Amino acid sequence: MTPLRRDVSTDVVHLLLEVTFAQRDRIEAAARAHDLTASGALLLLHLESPTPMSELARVLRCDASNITGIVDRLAAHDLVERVEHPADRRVRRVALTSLGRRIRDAVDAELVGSDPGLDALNSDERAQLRDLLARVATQYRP
Amino acid sequence: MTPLRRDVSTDVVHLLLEVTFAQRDRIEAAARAHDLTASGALLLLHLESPTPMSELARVLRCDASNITGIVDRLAAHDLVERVEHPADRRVRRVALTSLGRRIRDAVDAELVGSDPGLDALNSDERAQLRDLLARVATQYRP
DNA sequence: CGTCAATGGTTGAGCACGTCAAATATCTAG
DNA sequence: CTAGATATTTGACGTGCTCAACCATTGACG
Repeated sequence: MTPLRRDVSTDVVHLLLEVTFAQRDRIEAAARAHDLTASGALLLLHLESPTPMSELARVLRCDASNITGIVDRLAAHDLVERVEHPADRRVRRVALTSLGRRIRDAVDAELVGSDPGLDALNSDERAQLRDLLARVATQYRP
Repeated sequence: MTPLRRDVSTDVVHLLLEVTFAQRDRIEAAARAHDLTASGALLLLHLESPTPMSELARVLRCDASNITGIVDRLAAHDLVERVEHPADRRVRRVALTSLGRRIRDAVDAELVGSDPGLDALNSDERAQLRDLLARVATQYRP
C-alpha cells in the first residue's frame, strides 16, 4: 500500500521536518540529563579542539554576542575555559576542560545510543540511509 | 572511497543531527520571510483544522502556558483566532484566519520548494529516502 | 442537588536565547 | 603613525520555555 502521493519531494521534506522536530527533543533531553541547555550541549559537541568564539558563532550560525553568554554559563560549570590565542590577542579560544570533555562524550554517546529512530532499520538499511543523508547534508554546508 | 567507520549508526545519528541543524535554519528563514517566529510558523503548520490549545501543547511538546503567548502574537497579526468549543466552554480552539491559511501555505511551499538538500538526489533516491525516513519517523511518534 | 477533584486556559516570575547597536581592544594596511 | 577592519563584550529588548498560582468549567459521586 504505497501512498499515491504525487510529489515525493514534498513527502521527503515533511519527513525531514518531523525528524528534525524529534531530534530537537532528543537533544533537549540529552542536554537536560547533564544539566545543560540545548545550546550549551550543541556548543560542546562542536568543540573538538580550542576554537575561537567567532568561529563558534559562524558554525552555530548566530551572533557572536550570543556565544559570550553561552560560554559564560558553560565556564561557570567548569566545562569550558577561555584560553588566549598565541598570535592574536584579540581572539579568545574556547577549550574543553577535562570535565567538559567527559560531559561532551557522555552527551554524544547518549544521543547516538538512544535514538529510537534507527530501531526500525536493519544494518543494510542504515548504511543506505547514511549514504543518502551524507549526500543531502553536503548540500547544506557552506 | 567508502569511509571505514566502524559504527554506521553513529554516522547516521550525526548526519541526522547535522540535517536537523540545517532544517532549523530553514524554518527560521522561511518564518522570518513572512514576519513570523519559528515557533509561530511551526504552530501554523500544525494547524489544519481548529485545534484546542491543549492539543497544540501536546503536539508541540511544550507547556500549555507557552501556547498562550504564541497564539497571542499570531492573533495580533490576524493569522489565527480563538473560537469556542461547542460542547466544552473551557476549551478554546485555535483556527486559521483566511490570511493565516495563506501565510501557512506560503511557508509550507517555501520550506518544500527551497530545500537544497534534495538537489543531490535523483527521483529514485528521493523515493528511497522517503521510505527510509517514513520508517524512522514512525519510531518517534507517541 | 451539592461538593470536589480534574481539566483547559491564562497570568506572572524567572532564566535562556537571539539580535542589534555601541564600546573596547587589538591587528593590519598604507 | 593613522585609519579601517576584526574579535569580543555589554546592555537593551523581544521571544521561548517552564513552573506555580489562579479562575472557570466539567464530570463523577454521595
